[in-house]
Amino acid sequence: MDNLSPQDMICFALYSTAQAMQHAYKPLLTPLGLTYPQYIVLMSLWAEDDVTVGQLGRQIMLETNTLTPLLKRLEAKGFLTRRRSADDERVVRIRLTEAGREMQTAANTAAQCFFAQTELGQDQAKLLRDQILSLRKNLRETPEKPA
Amino acid sequence: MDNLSPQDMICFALYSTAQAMQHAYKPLLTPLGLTYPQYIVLMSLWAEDDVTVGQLGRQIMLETNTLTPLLKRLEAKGFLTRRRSADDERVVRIRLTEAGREMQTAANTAAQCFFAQTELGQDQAKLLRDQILSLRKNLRETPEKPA
DNA sequence: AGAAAGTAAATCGTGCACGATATTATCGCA
DNA sequence: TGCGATAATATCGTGCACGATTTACTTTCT
Repeated sequence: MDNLSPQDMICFALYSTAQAMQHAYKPLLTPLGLTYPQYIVLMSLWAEDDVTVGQLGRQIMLETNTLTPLLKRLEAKGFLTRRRSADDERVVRIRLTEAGREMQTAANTAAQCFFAQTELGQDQAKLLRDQILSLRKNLRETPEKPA
Repeated sequence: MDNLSPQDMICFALYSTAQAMQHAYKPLLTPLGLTYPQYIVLMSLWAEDDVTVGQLGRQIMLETNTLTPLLKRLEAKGFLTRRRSADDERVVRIRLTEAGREMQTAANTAAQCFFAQTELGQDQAKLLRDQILSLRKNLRETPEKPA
């Protein structure tokens, strides 16, 4: 009776739709020389530049062991700089280069065209986003076990 | 004005929530010796057993180059068998072993406990799932370009 | 029948994602 | 002052995920 297919499960819906989103972005990002996770990192930096690796990781919920190599690749492409802070040699500060800042325009333009293609209206998209974020909040709180 | 943070974007909401779901499942799956993608593959096989690699890939939207090594790992753990079809030597048929079928009970039990912890009601979860699937459908249709 | 086209799966290389551990620097405190 | 604890980042190993290519087999079309 509970012979559910993956299609019935919300976990698979999330998994496959996140994947589909990434596929949808690919033709926009590849010409810009970016991967999807790299684009997300840049989005975060466009909102707040000159942050440490840890701060960035908290923003986009990735560990430093994921970010370090990714940031090195973005540095190699000339989109940002990684420099040890002078007052605390433990932290590495990430700063956008001019090229990194210029990507925002190109990426935003691409993303807007992209969203124009989907049938999701602005309000509807925001509603769905907030429901998804509320699920995320819920998921990140459950790990605590009662005493 | 359009200095959006990742938190404002539906693409990031999906990305981070899918990740959060995977983290939430981890403590349930690790004791069973499964990764999250492996669990999804098994879910698909519990719904329909004895399928080809290609059919499985269509079900869960993964390419054969992702599935082949994953299936080899599941085979090594004794959850399924991979055998070339007799009538068409190109296709490989995937069949659950008894151990693979037995995992369903354990996994379902774990998943039910898990969902009991989230505050999402049955109906609410189905609604959200359908909205996410509708977005996925939308995303997978846009790639076509007009003539 | 036999070559060309097509199909299914596998292989290879790159880039995430993360647990576990290592490295380096700072802080707290006797 | 100097030593243990803490903190920030990096390194390493495993497992996805996929584009591009390869291999093996089947179908199609002369």
